[in-house]
Formats: sequence, C-alpha cells, structure tokens
Amino acid sequence: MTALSRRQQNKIERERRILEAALKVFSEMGYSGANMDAVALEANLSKPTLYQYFQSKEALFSAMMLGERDQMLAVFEHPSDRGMVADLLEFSWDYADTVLRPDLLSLARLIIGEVQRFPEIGRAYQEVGPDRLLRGIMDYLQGQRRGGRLAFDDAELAAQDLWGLILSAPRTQALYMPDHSPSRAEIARYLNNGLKVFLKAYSTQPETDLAELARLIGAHSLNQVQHDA
Amino acid sequence: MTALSRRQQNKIERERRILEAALKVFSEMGYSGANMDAVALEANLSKPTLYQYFQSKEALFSAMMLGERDQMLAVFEHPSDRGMVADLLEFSWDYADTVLRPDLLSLARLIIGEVQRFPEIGRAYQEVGPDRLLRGIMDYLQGQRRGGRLAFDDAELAAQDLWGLILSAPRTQALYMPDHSPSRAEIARYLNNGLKVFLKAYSTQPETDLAELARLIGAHSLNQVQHDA
DNA sequence: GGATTTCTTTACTTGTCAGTTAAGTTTTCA
DNA sequence: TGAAAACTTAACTGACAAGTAAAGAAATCC
Repeated sequence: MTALSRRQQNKIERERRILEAALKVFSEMGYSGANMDAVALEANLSKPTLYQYFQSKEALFSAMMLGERDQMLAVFEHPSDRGMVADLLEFSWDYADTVLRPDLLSLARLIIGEVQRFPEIGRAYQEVGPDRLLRGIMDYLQGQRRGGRLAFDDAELAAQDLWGLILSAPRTQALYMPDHSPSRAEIARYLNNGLKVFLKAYSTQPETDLAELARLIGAHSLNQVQHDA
Repeated sequence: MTALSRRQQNKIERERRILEAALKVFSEMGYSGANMDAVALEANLSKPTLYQYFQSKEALFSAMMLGERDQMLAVFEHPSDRGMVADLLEFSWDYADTVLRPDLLSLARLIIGEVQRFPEIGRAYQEVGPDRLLRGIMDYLQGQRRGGRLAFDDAELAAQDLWGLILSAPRTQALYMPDHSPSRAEIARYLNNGLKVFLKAYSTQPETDLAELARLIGAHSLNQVQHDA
C-alpha cells in the first residue's frame, strides 16, 4: 500500500508543515514583515532545512499562495433541489461561512496588501476566488431562469447583485476589523435581508417566494434556538 | 494677514510634503516594506530632518493615516433635489469616482494589509470611511421614505443594499487588480444595474422611477458621447 | 549684517534578516 | 550494523534599514 518510502513521506509531511507555517506567519505579518526564522520555528525545523525545501523567501511565498489558491478550487460544489429559496438560503450560508472564516480573511488581507508588489497573485486569486464563485452563482441563477422562476437579462450582473446584497457589508467590515467579526445573528440579518431584496427584484413570483423565505427563516431561527439550548 | 512667520509656514509646508511622501511610499511598499530614506527622498529632504518632524517610522505612519482619515471627513456633502432618481444617480457616480480613485484604493489596500498589526487604524477608517458613507446614504434614504417615495423597515440595511448593489463588484475587483481598473463604461454598467435593482425593491412607484432612470441613463450616455467627441 | 535657528551632508551605530557554511547528530534503508 | 541521506546547531556574511551624531551651509529674524 505504501508506495512511498518513509523518506518521501517525511519530505511531503515537512513541506506541508512549512507551507502551513508560512501561511500563518505571512498572514500575520505580511510579506516584508515576516521572517524566515519565524517560519522555521513555526514549522518546527531549522532554517537551513527550510532552505532545502524552498530556495528563497519569495519562492516560499509564491508556493504557499498558489497552494492555497488550489485548495480553494475544491470548495463550493453546489447542492440543490430543495426549492429555489431553500437553495439560495443554503448556499448563502455556505458562502458566508467560507468567506468570513478568519484564516481566509487573513489570506485575503495578505493578498490585497501585497497585490501591488505581486500582481500575478492578485489575478490568480481573482480567478479562483471571486470569479469562480460568481460563475457558480451564475450557473445556478441561469438554471432557475430556464425553469421560469427568475427573470433577468444579464446573469453576471444578477450574480454580482446577489453577492453584493448578502455579503458585501459583513465582509467589508470583517476585512477592516479583524477582532470584531460579525456574529451569527448579524450575518443572518444581512443574508435574510439580501435575499429578500434579491427575490423582490428578480423572482417571477415575488410574493410566493418571499413568503417561503420568511417561513424558512422562521424555521431556521427556531432550529438555532434549539441548537443553542 | 500672515499671522505666521516664514519659519512656521515652511514648517507646515514641509510637514505636508512629508505626509504626502509617506502616503505614496507606504501605499506602494506597505509599512514594513517602506523605508525612511525613500520617504525622505520623495519629500526632497534629508533623513535627519525627517526625524525632526516625526520621532519614528511608526509615528509617521500613524500621523499620515490619521491625517488621511481626517481629509475623508470633508468629502461627501450631499447634493439633491433634482428628483430622487437623478439624485441617486448623481451620488452613485460621486461615490464611484471617489471610491475607485487609484490613490484611495492604494490607501485601502494599505489599511487592509496592515490592520492586523495596527487595529486602531482599521477601526478609525471604518468609522470615517464605510460608516460615514453609510450614514450619508441612510439620511438621504430616510428623507425619501418620509416623502413617500421609498419603502423599507431598516434604513441601515437599505443603505448597505444600495452600496452593495452599485459598488461592491467594481471595488472588490479593483482592490485585487490594481493594474486593471474598471473603465467608465464598466462602472456605468454596475451603477445602472444596481440602481435598477434597488428601485425595483425599494421604490413605492417602481415603474415610474425605472422609466425615469432609463431616461436619465440615455441622456447621460448621450452626454458622454458628446463629451468624448 | 550678525546671531540664531534650522536644514544638509556624511558618516556612523545598532539591529535585523536573508541566505550560507561547516561540523556533528539522527534517521533511514539495505 | 554500517553507510548514506537528511536534519540540527551554531555561527557567520553581507546587505539593508532605523535611528543618531557632528560639523558645516543656508535661511530667517532682529
């Protein structure tokens, strides 16, 4: 079963640990603020060993960033078919839970802060982060349009509207205030309101869908209370 | 008239130049990446002189950031009364032109990138940037609600929706991709669509207002063509 | 115009950090 | 078990950057 020798396994495991450490250190300190000793310490190995795995600070940074990017590709397989409103509510929460995760927020801050010195990285993340996410939303919305439940001309704009309505506010706030991340209740407030506005503007049966949304929100918050109790 | 001596004038002028230089250098390089020699060079003075004005790199950074923040307080006195739709369109463009200005985007990137090491600054900007902007929008929207032209329960959410609809997409993109800033046409696409959705969801006379919006957009784009020609 | 303040130049100290070297220790594999 | 590979320790180099010191040059004020 183990096609890999112990040595190769160690190598892989060490590289993983280095990249993990690099993410942590770079996220906290920024590229210039971070130092390789801190990365080595965090990864529990010595600096010379670190340099056997990556030839330079910049190489480590790039490898780490591209690795993280590739991990993002895996996220967001879309569920569906419990009805449009339920679907929208469900993946609104999925998006919120991902996009507001502290580690991903740190990474986003790092990218934004370094993008002027590493423009490729900005582009790379635009592609797999926002663009990919948008593509997913678009696909879903277009499906609903074909089914006659939504009406719009431009799917890209509709998807961006949905995103902007549900997550722009809490995410912007979270980016600027790392210590004060929004509570579940605050997120719920944004999501519920955002979906309401979206359905009002885009649904072919706004009344029905808004009622359904209200019902689901009620159920969900009951759920929450039960959970919390 | 000159209550200030030449010396005092020079001092003030120099300080202004230092802060300006600091903004440029820190924006481009980040806090850790920037160095004081570069600031001195950019401000056309020597490093010892620089240190007579600010005791340390960190002091300079803070002073610069807080100074920039105070300048933002001046922006955004709200015009109005050419009709709600015209008003909304006008200050959408005002917001866009401000928020997408390259220097302010650089500053935003700097804040976001350094917020984990300077949390006070994140909070300070949240207050005068997003929060103040939001307050302005809220005031306007509440006025229109009193006048019976808009309907909503929560003014804060309504204001955030407007913001999210018109500017979240181009701004996020601009943050991630400094070299590829959106064209006027792209901005127009976001603004026009965003306002359309906003009016659909919040106007008490959606049809009338949407027609008015369409009319204004047509007029505006004609204007643009004339301007460009 | 001469004294005073302020700025400049140049050079320095001190600390930090990327990246390296060399000698010794541990792990792995055969 | 013994040789080879990989890792560790510890010290080092070279560069760069924060901050300072001292002596001279220039602007400013009276």
